[in-house]
Amino acid sequence: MPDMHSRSVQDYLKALYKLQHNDTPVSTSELAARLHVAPASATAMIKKLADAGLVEHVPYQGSRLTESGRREAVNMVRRHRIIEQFLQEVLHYRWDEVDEEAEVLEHAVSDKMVDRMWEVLGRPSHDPHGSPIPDADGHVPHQPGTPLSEWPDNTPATIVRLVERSPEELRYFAQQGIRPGEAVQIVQRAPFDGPITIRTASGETSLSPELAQAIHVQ
Amino acid sequence: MPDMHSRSVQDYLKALYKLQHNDTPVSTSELAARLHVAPASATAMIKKLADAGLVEHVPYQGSRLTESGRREAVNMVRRHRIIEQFLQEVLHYRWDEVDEEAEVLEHAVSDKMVDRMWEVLGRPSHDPHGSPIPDADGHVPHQPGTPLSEWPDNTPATIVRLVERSPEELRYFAQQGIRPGEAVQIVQRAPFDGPITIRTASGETSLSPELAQAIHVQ
DNA sequence: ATCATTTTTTAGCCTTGCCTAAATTATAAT
DNA sequence: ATTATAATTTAGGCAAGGCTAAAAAATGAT
Ligand SMILES: [Mn+2]
Ligand SMILES: [Mn+2]
Ligand SMILES: [Mn+2]
Ligand SMILES: [Mn+2]
Repeated sequence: MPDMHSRSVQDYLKALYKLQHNDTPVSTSELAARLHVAPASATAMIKKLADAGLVEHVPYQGSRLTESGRREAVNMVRRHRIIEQFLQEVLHYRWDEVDEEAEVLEHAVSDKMVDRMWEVLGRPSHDPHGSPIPDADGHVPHQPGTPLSEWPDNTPATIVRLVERSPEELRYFAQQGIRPGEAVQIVQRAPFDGPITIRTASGETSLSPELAQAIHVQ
Repeated sequence: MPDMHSRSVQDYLKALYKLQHNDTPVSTSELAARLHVAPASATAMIKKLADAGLVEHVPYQGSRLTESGRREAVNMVRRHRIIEQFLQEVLHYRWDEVDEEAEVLEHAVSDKMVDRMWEVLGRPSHDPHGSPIPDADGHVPHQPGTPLSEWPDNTPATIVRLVERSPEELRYFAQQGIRPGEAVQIVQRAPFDGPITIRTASGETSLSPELAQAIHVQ
């Protein structure tokens, strides 16, 4: 299984994997938006991925990863998270800085180097954002936790994970004292899917439900 | 100083820097050979580098780096050597394994990451092959040492550096017990630039003068 | 059922960096 | 001083991975 796919191919596979939460196919425009690419560019790439047997594509309907595509996507997620953990633990990066660097390095480091990092770290099971590190054989550990947007009001909770999104959002979380391990509580919830106000150790903040979805608690 | 040059550009600059030992311009074919590309490809790239003000090129004569080109080349050498040292010290690579990984990573890691690696290593001055690590401001420390090919016969010496070449050659050196810090001595020298026989702690070997030039002693 | 809007695909173009084959220039040998 | 050889450049192509503009299909609203 020669994983010698290009950086672009690897990023497309990872994006498809993350967008395919339910099991409905991923739309071309979602994918394009995620990767900051024109829809036409995504269409062209999807065709190549389909030819390579990495996705199944029904024109005008959407795309889903094949088993082989999923395997490579999960492997990229594994690499990404191990690198993030390494950057934090060994090179003293902050958890809101690791993603940017890992986004590049995940395509550059060898399998050997990923293994060494994992060993040096003591075989970690989670990355700095609380996301689980998949096994080398493609198994993704189940992650307990509920999106904060679905948590009952005025009920104490602990942040277990911040689902990866943009670096800006992560920096905003960091700034607001929102980080894995921290205690939170929903103080107020505006009607009609309005902003959710939460209290953490460092004060109160209002978040859009969209954003509150990225905070997983328990 | 936006160093956002492509991987290819960076590798061409580094190659030019290493080939330009004396001060005669570097020939296009030398450069092409070093980078395993066709001469025509090197010509095309040289033209782009010249347009970007990184080299001066006289058609049919050769190329030499401008000051700005030299600066970027030296910076790439710095990155390469810091990464090599990091791979050896932190990830337990052997010194004959580090080059291959560093050749890729040097283009992928951020300046921040290079700085962190250098700090975590305790600001090292040399890489695993005994080559000096240039300063961040482009100054290259002078390296004492003489090519073994020019060392007097039957005179004990210590290896201070193995000048970087192919991974295969480095692995051969490792296998023959030739490594920085080791004692060597020329036992015999065949006439007409013939093979040089040397003795190390682990036995005797014959090397071409070409290869013996890569071993710097003192 | 028809029309308007949105989504997706197609068509055509661009840049980077490589290639081979053919010209051109420099160098070496008569 | 030619002439042969070697080095270098030019010409013409190719694959990846982007882009915009135009066509086509799906979706939603009268
Ligand atoms: Mn990436
Ligand atoms: Mn993460
Ligand atoms: Mn390189
Ligand atoms: Mn080295």
